[in-house]
Amino acid sequence: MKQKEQSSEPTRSELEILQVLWQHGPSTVRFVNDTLNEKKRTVQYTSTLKLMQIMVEKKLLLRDESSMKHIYQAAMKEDETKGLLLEKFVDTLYGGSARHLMMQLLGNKQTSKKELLEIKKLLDDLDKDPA
Amino acid sequence: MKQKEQSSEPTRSELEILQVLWQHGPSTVRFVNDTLNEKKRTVQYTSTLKLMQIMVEKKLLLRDESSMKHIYQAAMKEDETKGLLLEKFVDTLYGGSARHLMMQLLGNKQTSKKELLEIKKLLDDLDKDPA
DNA sequence: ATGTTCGTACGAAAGTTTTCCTACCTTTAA
DNA sequence: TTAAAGGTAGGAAAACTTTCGTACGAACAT
Repeated sequence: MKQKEQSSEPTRSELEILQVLWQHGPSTVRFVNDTLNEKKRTVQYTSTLKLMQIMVEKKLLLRDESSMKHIYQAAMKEDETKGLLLEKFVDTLYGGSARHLMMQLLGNKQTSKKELLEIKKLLDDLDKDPA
Repeated sequence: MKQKEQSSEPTRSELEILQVLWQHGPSTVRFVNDTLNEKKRTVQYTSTLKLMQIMVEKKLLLRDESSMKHIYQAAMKEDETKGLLLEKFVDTLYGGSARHLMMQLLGNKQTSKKELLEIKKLLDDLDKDPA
């Protein structure tokens, strides 16, 4: 069954494109494709084009067709999208518990002690200023 | 191009199976399938079987074939696998910064204040006891 | 002993995601 | 004015994931 009219979750490749657009703002396919080839992996121009066209259909991107070179931009804000993805991630892997995710992070060698201290400071600040 | 001989990342469905095995220990296909149908969604027995067979090929599961009813278990520990997935997630979405992920969590309405306090406590404990 | 139940193996199909080929149009430089 | 460069559109194929039908053997109850 096909999904319709819904702004669904971006796939892995779609996320790569979104990251470029979030970082650089509204861009042409050419620019996005060049950036991907620089920073990520080789991919044909028409592949990126096709994907971005699909993303417009999915309402993940907005397209300005007023000039010949169409200008694309992300339909949702970066934080909004990432927040949704994070929420789903926490639900799937940690039963929705941010604390459990945190504990995993603590046990992760990749998470430096310095970073953990910064996080703690962040939480302290939050305490003083109950938003 | 096919991947070979690598213990690759579990897919979404594979992860569901892993969760059952982590939670209940070594199990038969029948048990895993029943559990999925109870807790998740309807799926045919042979679908689960096929998936678990594939997971053995991918080295995601170990299989004891000594009895007629094969017994399957996760090849990697829960924390290990989830840690890898989390690391990749942080890399992909937050440029590898756990702090950025944390900030996202703070802005997330779904993360309760109570839970944030627990996290803070966790970090305090870590401070006192530098592992 | 025999039919029913329960197990594995395997191929194929369906769904999704990703890639790229081809066609064709517009702009630009010679 | 024509060839080259660069753009869009769209179909098809490839890769990956998921689902299930069919075949067939073993265990079990009658």
